[in-house]
Amino acid sequence: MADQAGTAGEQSAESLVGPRERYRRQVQDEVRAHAWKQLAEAGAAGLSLKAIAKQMGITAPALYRYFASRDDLLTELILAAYRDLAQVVEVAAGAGGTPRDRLTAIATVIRDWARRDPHRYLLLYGTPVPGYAAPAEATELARRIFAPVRDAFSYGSDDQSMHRSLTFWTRVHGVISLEVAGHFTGMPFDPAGLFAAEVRSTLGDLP
Amino acid sequence: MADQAGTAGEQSAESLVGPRERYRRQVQDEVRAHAWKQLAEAGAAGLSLKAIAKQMGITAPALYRYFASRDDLLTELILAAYRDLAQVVEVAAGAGGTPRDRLTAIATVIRDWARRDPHRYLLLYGTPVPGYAAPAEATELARRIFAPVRDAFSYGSDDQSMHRSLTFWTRVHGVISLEVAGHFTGMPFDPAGLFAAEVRSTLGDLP
DNA sequence: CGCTTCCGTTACACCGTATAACTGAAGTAA
DNA sequence: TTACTTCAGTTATACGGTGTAACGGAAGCG
Repeated sequence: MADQAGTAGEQSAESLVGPRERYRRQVQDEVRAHAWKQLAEAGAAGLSLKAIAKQMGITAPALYRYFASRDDLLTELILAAYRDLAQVVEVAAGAGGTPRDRLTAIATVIRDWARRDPHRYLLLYGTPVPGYAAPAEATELARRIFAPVRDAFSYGSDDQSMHRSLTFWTRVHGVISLEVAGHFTGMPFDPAGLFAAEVRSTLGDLP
Repeated sequence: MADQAGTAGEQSAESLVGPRERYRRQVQDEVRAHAWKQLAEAGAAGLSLKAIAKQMGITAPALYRYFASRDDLLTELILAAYRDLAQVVEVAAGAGGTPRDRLTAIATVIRDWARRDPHRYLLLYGTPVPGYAAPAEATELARRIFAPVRDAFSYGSDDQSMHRSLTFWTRVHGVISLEVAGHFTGMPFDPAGLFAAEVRSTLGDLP
């Protein structure tokens, strides 16, 4: 029993935690690091507990002391990705300026974030994994990422803000997803220019 | 030797082909049918030769008489999907009318095609499969699907036709991909309306 | 110092791709 | 009809993946 935290109530801080729990977190972090590497290189399908174990010099069943299942680990990574993107978007939106400035900043950081690790973006907004069901927290985080966009479009008394926000979102995603999925490779044009033009045209008459 | 076709030169027609080849094609078609079913239900990751063999009442190694590998079968399905979409788009574009009419028709049939079998759409334009490399014919077919869009935008002497075509494409894909990937589920709005509005606004001043 | 916790091991079951070698039935030609 | 050839489908096997069960031992803890 008492799988989580030994004597003290579970503290997120590193202090006040025994050596056992400390070691445990260290191993978990190492697993996550290897997992991200695999994810970046081969996508969600390439995530293999056995391969991670091999890289860590232990056997595969040992990993089940740290993660209930492969799906469990994948869920953690997905949530971490959502949280990271949410933070990035919120920072961009929080920089202030006109709605136009904020939305341009949001679009820019999302594209940069996606290009930095294409598989991570596709993990969130690409083809859903076969039998995987997103936890409630995922949709909540997706909403949180979307919120700054809605806010920026909610200037004045505009009943169209939801519609304009969704349009902004689908257009941004349209360019980014095709770009990171490699569907533009070999075509003689600049995705960055297309993206910038698309953002500009979508913002239109925005102040 | 002479793996393909027995005595006569390989004819695509069913006649003039021996009973062996006839049976062979029949089995291949049955495999493809089961494969499509699996693909529609669980996506590319759910495609299993072993499962198909089981459903057909034979053992898995027997299938290797008909397809060199799982990837080989998957490639066939992808190319078939491209061909099907190309045909659908060409029919829509060939119905004539103004460029506006044609592009509206193209957008509509693509969305319908995607919604009819979401995994098939994502197979072409979603997250690329791990180690899979698209054959040359795939990119050629992708170009063929895109061509009618370019044609419709190439009225008058418009140097922006390529840019407008790409914008059309990314916007159509933006809405469709999020829709078929289920990222709109639970949100209180109508994807069809968003799509129609997006197409309308993208066509803008088109004649 | 002794007890308990828990990490990592091996062994195993199951699913998946893929190859090798064998069997036998069907087609083919003398 | 008979003899030969082709080829579908089988079993056995290797390999990689997830996941469970049972065991050993080292570390933490009172």
